[in-house]
Order: sequence, then structure tokens, then C-alpha cells
Amino acid sequence: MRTHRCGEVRPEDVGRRVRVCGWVSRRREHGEHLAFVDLRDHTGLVQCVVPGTVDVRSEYVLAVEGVVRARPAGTANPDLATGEVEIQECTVEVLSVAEPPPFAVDDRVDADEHLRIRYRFVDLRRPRMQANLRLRAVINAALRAGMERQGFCEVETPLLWAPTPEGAREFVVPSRLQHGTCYVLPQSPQLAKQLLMVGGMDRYYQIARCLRDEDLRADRQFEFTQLDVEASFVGQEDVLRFVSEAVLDAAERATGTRPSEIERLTWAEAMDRFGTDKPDLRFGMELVDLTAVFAGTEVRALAAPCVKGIVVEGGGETTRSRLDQLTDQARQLGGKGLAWFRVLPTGEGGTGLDGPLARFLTEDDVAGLLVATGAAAGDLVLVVADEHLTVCTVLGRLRVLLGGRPVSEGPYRFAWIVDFPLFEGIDGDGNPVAAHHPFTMPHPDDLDRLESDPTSVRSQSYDLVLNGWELGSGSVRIHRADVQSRIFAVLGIGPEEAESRFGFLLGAFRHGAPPHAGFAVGIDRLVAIFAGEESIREVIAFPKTQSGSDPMTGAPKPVAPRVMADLGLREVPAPE
RNA sequence: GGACCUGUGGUGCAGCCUGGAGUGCACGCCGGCCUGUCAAGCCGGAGGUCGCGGGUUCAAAUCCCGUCAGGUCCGCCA
Repeated sequence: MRTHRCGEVRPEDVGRRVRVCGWVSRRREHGEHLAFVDLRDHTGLVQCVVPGTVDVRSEYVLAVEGVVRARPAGTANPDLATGEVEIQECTVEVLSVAEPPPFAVDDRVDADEHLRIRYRFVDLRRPRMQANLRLRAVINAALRAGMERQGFCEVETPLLWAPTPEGAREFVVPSRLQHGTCYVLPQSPQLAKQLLMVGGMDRYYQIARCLRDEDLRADRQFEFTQLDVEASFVGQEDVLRFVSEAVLDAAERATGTRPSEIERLTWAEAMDRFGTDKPDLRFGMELVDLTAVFAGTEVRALAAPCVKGIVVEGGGETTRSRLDQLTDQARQLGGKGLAWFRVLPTGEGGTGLDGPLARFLTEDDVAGLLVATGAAAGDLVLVVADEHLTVCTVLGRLRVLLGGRPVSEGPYRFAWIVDFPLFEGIDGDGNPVAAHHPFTMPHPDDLDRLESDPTSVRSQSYDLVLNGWELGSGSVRIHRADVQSRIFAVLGIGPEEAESRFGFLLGAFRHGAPPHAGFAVGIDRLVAIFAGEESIREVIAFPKTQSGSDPMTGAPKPVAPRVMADLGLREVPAPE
């Protein structure tokens, strides 16, 4: 049907008879004798010279046959890859007519996202979306190649799975053959891949769709895609190496440069320095410990087990209303408040600090704060005093709020976060909550504190972070029944409950479970960052809106009464 | 469950704060002119439930309340 793609016609083709197919991007008429038609396909544009009498309009689908000629002197278009040539003596075949598009098929005009998703089939013709989806394919291929090269075997796992009430809310699929029972769509292939290890697959990977019925965000859709990985007879170091290899391959293919080795921080260090377990390493503004400075302070607002601060360089001009706003935000994040100090030029009377608490500080306080933070005249210092974790998380948020940059902006700063705590917080029944999942292996050095001091126990789990986004997480799994029983006991899950929830997994483990460990990388986020996008919707062909609907298909929709009956379902009024 | 932002011809915006005739800009669309344009140009034209409902007012795109949709975020996401 065609000899060339539109964007690939070149001066070497001059004199050749060619046939190209594509969409009418633009038409420039010069009377009945002459019109220029820019024909577009996924490779780009080519100019076709046609008689002015040919009736073609925007987005018509054409096959154009003609002869490639150099453009007349002075009429080349340096902005086009095909700008030195054009197709002349054209015969035009209209393959499809088209209504005027609902918005311009053009990267220079940014249409409303709702419209773009409703008419996604038109939106996808834009170079931006073409580039994003093709980059995604390149990254998928690189990840696959990286895993294959390391001896991993791709295995598909079921989408119809059993409910495992734990973690994210699951999408439920009613059974037609057994009324009153349901499958669920997997939040991830977590349990399936562990069973593959018991099954001797040794090294498994999959580019797997995961489904979670949780609220949507710029970096979260109901359905998302992970590079899912699991390997037997390996430990944490092996997994980090496998995944680093594949991800750095993908980064290299996407950006043309291979990032240097991925640096590593412990969870404790990340929290201490950046106030988050997904630190953005592209900028400083690290948290500074001021606990010692204010150890004996008389200022009640600063008397706390932990005091830390961040310096906003040049932030001295921040308005009072903005500072009040930040204080409110600090409270919403769980802090008692926010102390702020403007650093004044030295020598101008008093303390050198300005702010509501400044006049209560001693000279030693001021000197200590300035030395510890290194703040200079014109800077703003934000201080939070509270429990250690609260101080860190509040300042961590403020740090990103005040110093953060768009996630996709270079440079790309990967980080491994290791040594996560095994448990985070305490649930309503007074039991610790698993930070990762209940099959995560505790750190061997901490195993003897599992019962006596559970919240101090580290786990063998690890996250991959890029520019402040969590790209993925993984862990070494528990393969020994005795350790697993102890974990369940600490979590307050009795043997019977464990059996009913995870029986098939625990049963499998009784048949010979190899030590194993794994990881999963969020591909949507990885692609978005390399595509220069702030939302994963831009790298998904057919995304949903924040309320979970699809303006193109109208999903979710009611189903016919017959379908409901087949499934044994009846709609009931929503509870008040 | 909550906070904030947005909603105006097909598209993107301005108008809203400070109420006074659906007013404006750019693109697109339709028709005409035009033989070297390239986001072509020139002339003419069509196209509106100012998201929806209610309230205040002599008068509402504009102010108030509610609601719907989209977005950003908090909660949520083992």
C-alpha cells in the first residue's frame, strides 16, 4: 500500500515514484492550480503538491502517489526532516473522510485533558503521544532484554485470583458458575511469583498488569504495569544487582546515557536527612539536627525530643501570609507548628534573627542555630520540634514543597533505600503493622528482638527511588515456617486466620520452598519520568480520570439485568 | 471522607475581584480570492443553555448556596 513512510522521504529519493499514506495535517491552498498538503504518519510530515481542486480536509486519510522532487530553491523548510523535498505530480486517493477534529492534532496546542481522553484515538496521533508510547515500548524491550540476559524466564500469572484481605482494596469479579463467590484481580502477582519459586522456576520476571481499587493520582491509576521479578537462592544484594542492571539498561536506551551506579541510603538515613523514604536527591536543603542546640532551651515551642530545621536559601523575603500558610501545612502534616526565622544581616542590632520566637532565643541559641544550619543573611530557617519521626516527615514535606522541582526534570537521581523497618506503627488492636507485607524476612541481626522490641526490627526490604518518586519495592521473603509463624504471631494473626488467608501459600511452602527474593518496578512512572511527563496518564494509551471513569468508553457503566441475574447479583440501595 | 484550582461558540484564552445588551483576542470551521506555501495570506460568514440548579438584585458569565465534571493534593495505596 505504501513505499515510504511520510517522515522518511529524503533527498536520496528524488526522482523516485513513491506512495505514502497518512492523515492530512494541514492544507495550504493557492487557487485552483496549486495546494500543499502536509501528510502525517507516526514518522512525521511530508509535503505533497496537489491541484487546488482536490477536496481533502483535516484528518482525511489519504494515499498519495507521486514523484519525489527537490523543492525549488529557497523554499526548503529546515524545520522538517523531509523539508528539502516534496512529492509532486500527485494522484490522491481518499481512503477515509473525517470530521473536523475536536482539538488540534498538534503538540503546540494543549487541549483539555478530559477531551483528549474522550477522543484518545485522535490525541494519540500527536507527536507527543506517539513518542511517549514508543518510548514505553523501547523501555519494555530493554527491561525484557535485561532480564533475559540475566537468566530470567517470563511467566504469565492469572488475572482471576483469590481474595487475600490485606493491603490495597481489590477489584472484585463475581463468579457466574458459583453464585455468591468472587475472584479478585491481583494487586500484584506477589503470591503467584512466590509459588513459581516453590515450583522451581528459579528466576521469574513478567511485565505484569496490577490492579488496585484505590483513589487515583497523577502517579496512580487503577491499572498499572510493573516489571515483576523473583529469584531463588539469592539474597538482597543479588536482587539489587539484577534490577539495577535492567533499569540502567532501560535508562540508557531512553536517554542515551547510562547513569552511574545507583547510590544507596538506609531508610534511617533517608528519613534523617530528607524526611522521607523517597528522597529527591537532585537538590540539597537537607534536614539539619538542632536537638543539641536547643537541648536546654526555655522556649517551650522548641523543647522536644527532636528539633530539626531546613534552610531556604534567599527565603528571607517570604511573606508573612505564606509563612502562616506553611505553618498550617505543618500542622496538617501532624506537627505542632512551625518556627521560622529570617536571618538578618549581622551587626544590625540584636540577634541576627527575625521571627515570632526570635526574641526568646539566647545568644547561644542563635549562634548554635546559625552554625549548625550554615544559614546566611537573607535566608529563611524553618524549625520543627516534636517526636523524631514527626519532625522528619513534616520538614521532608516542606523541603519538597519549597525546593522541589518537576519529577521529570533532569538529572536522573536513582537511589536504593534499604533496611526499612519491618513494622510501621501499631494498629487499633495494638499489633504492629507490616510495613511491606507479612512475608518479608527480618534483618538477621534483629531477629532476636522480634518479640521483645518489634518496631526496632529492620527488614530485608528495599525501595528504588527516582527524583522523589517511588519506582518500586521488594524484599527477601520468608521461606521458613518457624520464622513465618513468629511474624504472624507478632502481627496478631493466629494460625487459623493465617491458614484461611494465605493457606495455599503456606501449604506450598511445606512442600519445599527455596530461599527467594524479589522486586517490582513501576513501569508507568519510569516511562513518565524519561518521557518528561509529570503524570503517568501521558504514557498510558487509554487512561482513566481521577474519579475512575473513562470518558471514551463511558466505563464504568450499568450492566443489563440479564447479566446481573447470570451472576446472581441484585442492585441494592446505597446505605445512608 | 476532606482541602484547593478550573468550567465562557468546535479549540485555547480574556472578561468575574468592582453586577449593567453574549463583549473581545487567537486558532479552527464554512464560502470566496490567490501558482511556492509551510501554524500560508487576504475578504466575507456561521457558530453561545457563560457546566447545571437555586438564591440575592430593577438587572447575574460576574455576588451567595448547592450540585456535576476535570485537575492537584491529604486520607487511602500490605
